[in-house]
Amino acid sequence: MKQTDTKTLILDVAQDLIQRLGVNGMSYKDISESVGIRKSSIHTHFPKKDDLLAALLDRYSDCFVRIVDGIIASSDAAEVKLRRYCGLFEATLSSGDQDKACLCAMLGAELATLNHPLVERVRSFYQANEERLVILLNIGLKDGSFQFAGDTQTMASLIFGLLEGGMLLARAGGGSDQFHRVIEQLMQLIKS
Amino acid sequence: MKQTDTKTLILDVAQDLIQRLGVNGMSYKDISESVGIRKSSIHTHFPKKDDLLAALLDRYSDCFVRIVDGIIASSDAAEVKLRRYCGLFEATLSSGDQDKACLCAMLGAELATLNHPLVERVRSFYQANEERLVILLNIGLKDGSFQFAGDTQTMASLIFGLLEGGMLLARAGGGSDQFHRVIEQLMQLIKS
DNA sequence: GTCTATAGCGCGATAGAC
DNA sequence: GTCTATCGCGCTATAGAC
Repeated sequence: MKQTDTKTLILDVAQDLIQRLGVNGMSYKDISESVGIRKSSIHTHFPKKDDLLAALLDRYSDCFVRIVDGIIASSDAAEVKLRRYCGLFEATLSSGDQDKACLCAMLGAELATLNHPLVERVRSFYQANEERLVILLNIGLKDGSFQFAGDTQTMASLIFGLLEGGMLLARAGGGSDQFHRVIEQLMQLIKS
Repeated sequence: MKQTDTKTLILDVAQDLIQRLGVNGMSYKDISESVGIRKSSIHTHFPKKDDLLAALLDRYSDCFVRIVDGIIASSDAAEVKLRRYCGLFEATLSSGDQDKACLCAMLGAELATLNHPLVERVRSFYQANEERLVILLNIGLKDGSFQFAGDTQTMASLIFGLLEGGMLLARAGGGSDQFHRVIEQLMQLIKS
């Protein structure tokens, strides 16, 4: 088992910085100071900033989607599955000593400043999440634990939107407590 | 009646830029090119960038809250009032030729890069909106047109979060059509 | 109030020694 | 793979002429 290599360390630090400050609020200088190397050394691992961002998005998306698929495949009840899914966002908000938003919520806000390959990655993260939410909601509808009027796809967009938006608002005001209450409120709205 | 003065023009352009690119993605150069003056001339009206941002936030918040108070004070049914409130966010998204998010959703994402006086202004915009949503929801609960389990304050946070978050997601994917469907879905969830 | 010119800094990126 | 040194650029901000 080898120790954490520099490349991974750079990704870790960059992710933390973007989740707090945004892409355009974070710099190679910030990364280098946290990692403990010179900024020119970052270019050895990621020649351009876009290379770093692309690698970061791929890692984040793959990891997140893998966990979500695990939740869906589990033997938990639909209600527990959805709660665990929302718990991923709560965990992100509360990780570290300062409030972090979802990486793709930050990139979504700054979307118009990103190059096309990166925009596509953000887009597919959103789509992957909404697709999984549709599956998750359908499980609950089928076994009778969920009940709501209207379209399942639209309900998935609503839930994903309030999770991504709720994290941003929680950082400015009510904190993780408010975010947790919002999620519980959501559960009440769709439970049968 | 005097014609639009430069100061107002600068605020208009800056607001549009921030709603598309974020605070850290927008520059004095961008503003000067759109307004048609030199960058240094902007400093005549707003000595520091923070002065510009503070004036922008005050104007945006005052204007928005005044409209919302008008909606609340109107003789419309509670359901219509809420639909009109959500319509303000839809109008923002669809104004201009490119998708714009709420000014305070953009600043909320980049909150950790802002100075304290600006953070406070973003915070009070959120609070003002949630307060108005509480009033609006209580009107509907009282006259029986709304019905939902749980706390009204939490429901207000949920709605505000999905509006702010939904706009960000709409820009990347489903557009204003998806955003509109999400709002209609919300109406169905809380109607009695 | 707008202009030209420029200061001073931080950014991403590159070259070349070790 | 990390370092030092540096380039070229864009940024906010200031000084001073008109």
